[in-house]
Amino acid sequence: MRKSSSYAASRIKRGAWTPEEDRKLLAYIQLHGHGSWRSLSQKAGLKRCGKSCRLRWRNYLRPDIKRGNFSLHEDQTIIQLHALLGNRWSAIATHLPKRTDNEIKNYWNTHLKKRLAKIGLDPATHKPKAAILGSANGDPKNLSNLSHIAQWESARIQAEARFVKESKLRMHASAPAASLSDEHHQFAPPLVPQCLDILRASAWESLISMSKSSSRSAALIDDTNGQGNVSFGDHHHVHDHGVNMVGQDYGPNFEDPTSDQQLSSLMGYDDATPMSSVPTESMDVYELFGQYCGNEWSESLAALHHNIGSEFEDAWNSLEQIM
DNA sequence: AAGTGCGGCAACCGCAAAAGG
DNA sequence: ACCTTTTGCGGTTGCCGCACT
Repeated sequence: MRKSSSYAASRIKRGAWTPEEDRKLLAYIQLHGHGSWRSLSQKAGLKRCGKSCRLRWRNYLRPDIKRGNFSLHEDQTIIQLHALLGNRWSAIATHLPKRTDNEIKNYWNTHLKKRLAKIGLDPATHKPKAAILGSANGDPKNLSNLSHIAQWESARIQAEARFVKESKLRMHASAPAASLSDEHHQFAPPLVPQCLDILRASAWESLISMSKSSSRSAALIDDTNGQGNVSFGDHHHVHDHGVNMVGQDYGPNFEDPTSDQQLSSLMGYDDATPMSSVPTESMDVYELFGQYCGNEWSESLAALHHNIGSEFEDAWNSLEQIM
């Protein structure tokens, strides 16, 4: 933010940092550490408030910051963690080494949010927009959606509580106390989000109950595109505007030579694994789900599978057996 | 070339929690 | 136990630069 003009008369400088200020701050911290940010400002010969110095250091000057393009894997991580944690940017940042919460927040707001919207997912809930909008009226299918959203939310809250508890325990267990290391703390090796287990388990419960209730009304669900054969390998092609799962827009009638690989990566398969080697069981589940519940649900299933990853194969297989 | 609109992002604001006295 | 100061966090602002007309 560049508000310096309105604070020109003030003793405290605001607005964009100059290279000279950066150099002073960096030199001081390298020599003395930051200590109290308020006193640092004066000692370093800066006319900035301590808060501004801290922010500058934290978001820009630290040596262990990676800037620039986010990788596909980072995209995936942010999307998954945002589905789990919401706008808890600092928590999300602990899983992305060398990325700041501010950068992740900006990246989400300017890129990822739009990508999700583009492929028809509500960025706030990570669910198909149709399902969210549908909950406004009272038909049974939409009430069912609402129920599943509530289950998701409940699972999310439980997972979050467990996540926070576990993180605190880990912090406590490993705990160096130097002041400078506090800033580095969030760049420790990423914690495995074990709370995903809870979320996954709950998600599968939801899926199973959803599949049971939806199959009864399968005959009523029309097949609007007349195809009905949504499969694992091409479900990302159902979007009209050539947007793949990571939101890259290839324009109308696109042919994206890498999207299968990107998709498999996002779905949790190894990058080197070609789509042809994706287990046929997965295709069967999508196909069956599409057949029983309609393509809309099949797409939801694909999105859900995308969100929770593919490691939970046992549940995946049991879902197939149920169907 | 000049004007306009818009997206990206650095930096600020305000609040809450934690730490210190 | 209470008050003050410091730190952390998420939301928001507004300048810069680019694309478009």
